[in-house]
Order: sequence, then structure tokens, then C-alpha cells
Amino acid sequence: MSDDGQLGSRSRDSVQDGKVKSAMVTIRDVAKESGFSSTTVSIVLNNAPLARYIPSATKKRIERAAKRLGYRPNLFARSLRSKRSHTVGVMIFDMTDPFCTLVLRGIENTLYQSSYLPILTDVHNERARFERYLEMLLDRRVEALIVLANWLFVDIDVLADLEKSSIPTVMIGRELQTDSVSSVIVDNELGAYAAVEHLHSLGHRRIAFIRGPKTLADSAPRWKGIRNFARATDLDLDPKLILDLPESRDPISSFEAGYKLTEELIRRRRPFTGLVAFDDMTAFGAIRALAKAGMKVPEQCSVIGFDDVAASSLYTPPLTTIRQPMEGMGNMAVSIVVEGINAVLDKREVSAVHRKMAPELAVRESTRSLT
Amino acid sequence: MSDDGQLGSRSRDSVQDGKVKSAMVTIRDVAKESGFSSTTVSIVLNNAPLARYIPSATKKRIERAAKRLGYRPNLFARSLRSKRSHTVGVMIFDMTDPFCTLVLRGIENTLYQSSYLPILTDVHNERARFERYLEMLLDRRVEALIVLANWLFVDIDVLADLEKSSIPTVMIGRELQTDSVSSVIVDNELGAYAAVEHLHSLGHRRIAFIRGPKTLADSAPRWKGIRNFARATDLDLDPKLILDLPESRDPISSFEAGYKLTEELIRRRRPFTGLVAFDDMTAFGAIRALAKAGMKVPEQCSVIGFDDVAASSLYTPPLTTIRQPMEGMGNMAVSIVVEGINAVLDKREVSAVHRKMAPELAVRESTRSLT
DNA sequence: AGCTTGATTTCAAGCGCTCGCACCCTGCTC
DNA sequence: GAGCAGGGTGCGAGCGCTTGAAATCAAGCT
Repeated sequence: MSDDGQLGSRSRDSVQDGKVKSAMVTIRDVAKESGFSSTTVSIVLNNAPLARYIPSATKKRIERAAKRLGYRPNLFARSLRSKRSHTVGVMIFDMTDPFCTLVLRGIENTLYQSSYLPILTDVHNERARFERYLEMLLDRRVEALIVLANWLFVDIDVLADLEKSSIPTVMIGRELQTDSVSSVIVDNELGAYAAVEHLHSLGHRRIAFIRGPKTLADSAPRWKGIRNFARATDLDLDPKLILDLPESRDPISSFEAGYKLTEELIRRRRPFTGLVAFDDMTAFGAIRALAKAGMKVPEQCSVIGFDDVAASSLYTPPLTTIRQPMEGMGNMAVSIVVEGINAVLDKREVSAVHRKMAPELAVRESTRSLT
Repeated sequence: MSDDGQLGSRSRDSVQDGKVKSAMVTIRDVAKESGFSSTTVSIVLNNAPLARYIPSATKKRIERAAKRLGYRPNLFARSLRSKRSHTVGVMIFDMTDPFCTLVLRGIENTLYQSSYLPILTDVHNERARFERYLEMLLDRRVEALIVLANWLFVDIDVLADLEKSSIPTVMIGRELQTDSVSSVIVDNELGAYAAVEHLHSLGHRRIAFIRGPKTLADSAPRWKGIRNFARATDLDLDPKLILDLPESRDPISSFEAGYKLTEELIRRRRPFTGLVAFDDMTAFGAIRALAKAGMKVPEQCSVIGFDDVAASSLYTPPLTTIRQPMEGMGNMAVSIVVEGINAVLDKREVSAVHRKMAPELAVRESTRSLT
């Protein structure tokens, strides 16, 4: 690239006592410049415990020398010696899931506050890829692992792999009871409860349900929430109005599936005025199917989703849904692992933390009261 | 965490000739075990140039020894010595822009092939954050930089900052003519041309336009493409039907703005049967405004967007739009920087590459021929 | 026999940093 | 005046790896 030139505000090379010194300024240069040993420089610049004993005059001189020379510590050397990478591994099972974006934003933001940097990997829901990436991350000595298992069909061994990594690990989107891996999830049961409750409060009684794929972790608790509500209010759950999404590795697929299942629902000629979809994608598919069949949403049928992905508020009609606090979940995950890292550093024991975060009903225009 | 236990398939510690050896297996252990020097081990395990001279019998023995001990090279040490990080910095100006997801997927995927790992940063469209992150990435000696400047109002100094980083750098989404920073963009002019052309070919003649914010890089070329088409076909561009998005730091804001501007358009009582939106978000906003005003899309008005974000195909109606090959752009960006890295490694000179990728018309259901 | 050649392997010097272990003061106690 | 406490600083040993230079050895050549 530009091999020289007169730019150099970052002073790449500098001529000094006759010979060209390379761009790299080491701690020893700072030592020489400031008149102290590199030990002292290290202590001061890292604000290590021993820095308490160092008079501020000394500190000042060292800091000024460092700045004057434009000293930047070599992180490779630092890491080699200190065995720390200041890096966190983030493994996502499928980045294209719109659910991920905000979680990622949350992770990034909180990590930024703590001066860690994320290494991002996307497992594409493939076991081999998961393993390769996990190995790569461990080789790089990431200090913690955040796993976004949003849409995960992978066998339980994943968990086993993670457990033996022996660094603080948190899994987002999958409930765990392990004592070695933390978890952050939304309270699916509560959320689903709130969803039916909302429709019910609008007067809907004949409600259709599209449940999640059986093998997906979120499916069961959401259904449980619905059953809870039904039991509590004597709402009738008509088996003819309950359908399940098929398994698929692709999170977007639930759109297509939602569409197909809703067509099926309509075909059954069992009237319904409300529909609780497993997630927003499914809801979008359902809305399209309803529109195609000439049933206007929300006039003739109310639809509620789950997640509140970015597209939901932009949809026509804007989708009523159960919001997962995605950004908050990202923040939470980081807090947990950072706490874990600190615990490891001062050799404290911490056991895994399991957080279940409260969802929130976002009422928009895809639901309306039965008139 | 789990401080011991009988797991240990990864053999964390092993007792040998009486004393506990720590989990860390070094190259010297492999040397001892295989009966060769660590130099030879290094050469073999890295398949360095000199490995040509090493008989395969030796290689075998070393490799087996390494496997037997479960040797994993310490990347800190490797990096310190070799000055390589096998890491690429990715800077995104705003992750929440739905445009980013697929580009990121493309980047990740191609990086994976080349065994680089991405460090992800999200600049939040803030100058200070950009600078801090850039510094952090350079401190970590990332070997290249990929900047996703999708929605970028930041001053030109960003470019200057990047130029002096002196590592291979590519900017996605911003046309450049520099010789030090590469770029990958979609051919906006062509895309916009194709958009009007599509409406025109469907018989639309009174077409409204919502242009991008003046300060956004994409705005001008897209408009140029439209003017080109208008000139070529004598299409009349009615100034009353042309509106500009306001500036905003938030990419999602164009939804809201699209909505407002379309209302304004309707208020003007200047009839139009087609609308070319600056991007998909704007189109979504426009569709909602039209729907609210009782104008059905596409029956009474065709709408076309630009980008083809994930939500477009899920929309009601599915949005006709100009697809940016986002994943391909990500791949391309990685190819460019990887080539750049290789060039630096063998001290070749490479100058910046500027790629303009072809967009693609995605016809869906928000446009229809004028009957 | 002496020398070149090329294949195979090793030596040893760090890369730049941190940290355990002294060391050296100064002031004070006994 | 020897001993001691503790603040302030420096020495030097690596962390585990790669690499240029050099050693070793067998074979080939004159």
C-alpha cells in the first residue's frame, strides 16, 4: 500500500541518533525516555495494584513520555504474558434470524462498556461448524462465551461441549438448569399467557393457535402459558384450531409454514376470530394467508405474534405481538459473563445464573376488539 | 465453575513422572515426545516452506506425538512472534439496519473459508465511537478492515482515519476513488434505472419519487439513474411528485419519513399510479400511507423499493424491489481484503479495488400493470 | 582424500510484556 | 549505631512460539 509519503501524523518511523527506528515503540523505549525501568512503566501504565506506591510525579513523567512517543502496548505480548485476551466469543446459530439483530446490539453495547471485544461466529445451525468455531474461539483464549441459541435443533451435546470449555458461558434463548452454563431467556409462558389474554380481553373466544415446532425449546412453555390461561378462564381450546409448525433449520421458514397452516385452518371451515401465532414470522405468513382468503386483519380476524422483530412495527397492519426484551437480554448475557470473568480472575467461585426476563405486550393494529 | 470432576475428555491436567503437569502442552513437550527439536516440530506443524525437506516419516512421528499430547499451539505466542493475528476487523455504522444482516453473513462465510475470524464493532453512527473502535482494532493488529458504511452521514475524515491505518481496508456501500481504500457498492444508477423502467413497462406514466436524503451517498446516483431513464424515454418527471427524505441518523427512520412524505404526496392531489421509493423502508412507509388513504397497493398504485431486505418478501403485499446482492457484497469485500493481506505478506504492491455490483429486479406483488 | 552439494535437523535469539523477588533508600526504634 | 519497616524502583526470568544461521551427515564428484 502507501509505503511512505509525507503523511505520518501517526509517526510511523522516526529517525533518531542516525538510525531509523521502526514504528514500534516498546515499553523499553518509554522506560528510557522517562528515565525509569520498564517495570515501573508497566505498573504505571496498567495502573496495577503496585501503582498505589508510586508518587504521582513519577506517574506523570511516565505518562507524558508514553504519550510523547505515541506508545501503544503490544497486545500480543501482553496477552502472552498475562494470559488474557480481553475478548469474548459470540456464537449465533443463525444470524439471518431477525431476532438476532437486537440481541447482538445489546451484547455489543455492554461489551463496549467493559472494553471487551466480540468475536462473532455464525454456526449456520450446523454441528460441524459449531465445533470448528468453538475450537477456534477456545484457541484464541476468549475469556467467555455467549451462545445465541435462538433457533436451535442441535442435539444436547452442544451443551456438553460448552460445559467442558471451562470458561464463563451463557446461552441466550434456551432454558437450562445446568450449574456450569448460565442462561438468559424470555419468560415464554408468561408471554404466551399475555397473548391469549389480550385476544380474550378483546372479546375473542374462538381462537386458533399455531404452535412452534415440537423440538424447539420455546414451543412447550408457550403452549403451557396458553393452557394456563384457558384453564383459568374456561376458554375452550378447539383441537381443530390448533396446528404445529413443522421442523426446519431455517427461522424464516416459519413464514411460509405460517402461511400454509393458516390456509389449512381456513380450509377447515371452523370459524375463528383470533389467531395466536408462534412467532412474528408465522404471524406474517398467517396474515398473508388471511388476506388472500379475503379475511381482513384485524377487521375479520385478529392476529398476534411473538418476539417483536424489527419488521413487526412496519408491517401492514402493524403487528400486535409479545415483545422479547432482546437488547436487554444481550446486556444481561454480557453482565453475567463479565461477572464470571471477574470471579475467575479473583478465584472466586460462581455458579451459573439463570435469568428469565419479562416479555411485554405490544399492542398495535393487527388485533381489535370483536364487535 | 466446575473445578474438577471426572470429566476431562480434553485431558486438562495429567500426572506424569510424579508431578502434575499443567494443562498447557507446549511445542517443547511435543519436541520431547517425538524426539525432535521444537524447530522441526514448528516447521512440520505449520507446514512451513522448509517442510518440503522433511521426510514424511519424521512428519508422521511429530504429528502423532502432537495428537497424542493434544497439543494446541498458543496463539498469543504465535502472534507475538509472527506478528499475525488472523483476525479481521468489521466496523458497522448501524447494525440495526436490516441491510447489514446479509452482508454480515456474507462476510462471515467467506472469512470462515479463509480461517480468519471477525471482530465485530458497531459504531452507532457516532464519530467518537468510530475512533475508539478503530483504535482498539488496530491495537489488536487486525490484518484488515471491513467497513460497512451503509447509512453514513459521518464526515469525510473517517476516510482519512482509515487511510492512515495502513492495512488493507474495504468500504461497503460507499463509492470511493481513493487509491488506498477499496470499495464495494451496488450499481445504484443501474438499479434505479431498472426500477423506473419496470414501472414504465407496466404502463405507468405518472410516477412519484421519494428520493434519499441529500447527504447520503446513495441518493445522487439513484436519482441519476432515474433521470437517465426519463431522458431516454421522454418520461415526464413532475417536480410536484418528487420529495426528499430528510436526514436522520437512524436507518429505520425512513419508514416514518416515507409514510409522512407519501401523505404529503396524496395531499397534493396530483394523481400518480406508481411510486419509486428510495429504499424498502421508505416503501413500507409509503404503502402504509397509501393504505390508510384508501389506495390499495398494487391495484391503485404500484410501489417499488430498493435493497430487498429480508422483510420485503414477507410484506403484504410482497414488495417489488431492486435487490442488492448483499451476501455477494460481503463475500467480495472479504476476497478483496484477503487478497490485500496476501499481497502485504509477500510484499507485493496492490492498489485499491473498486467494485460496483449489479443489482437485480425482484418482481413481486406491490407492482402491477396499469389497466 | 578432499571438497561440494543438498537434505535434514538444531541452536539460540528474541518478539514485548508482566511479575516475583529482590534491592535501596530514608527515617525511626531500641 | 545496628536493626527494622515500608515506600519506591529495578532485575531478570520467562510466557510459547518462529526463524535466520549454522551444524550435521550421507552421497557425489574430481
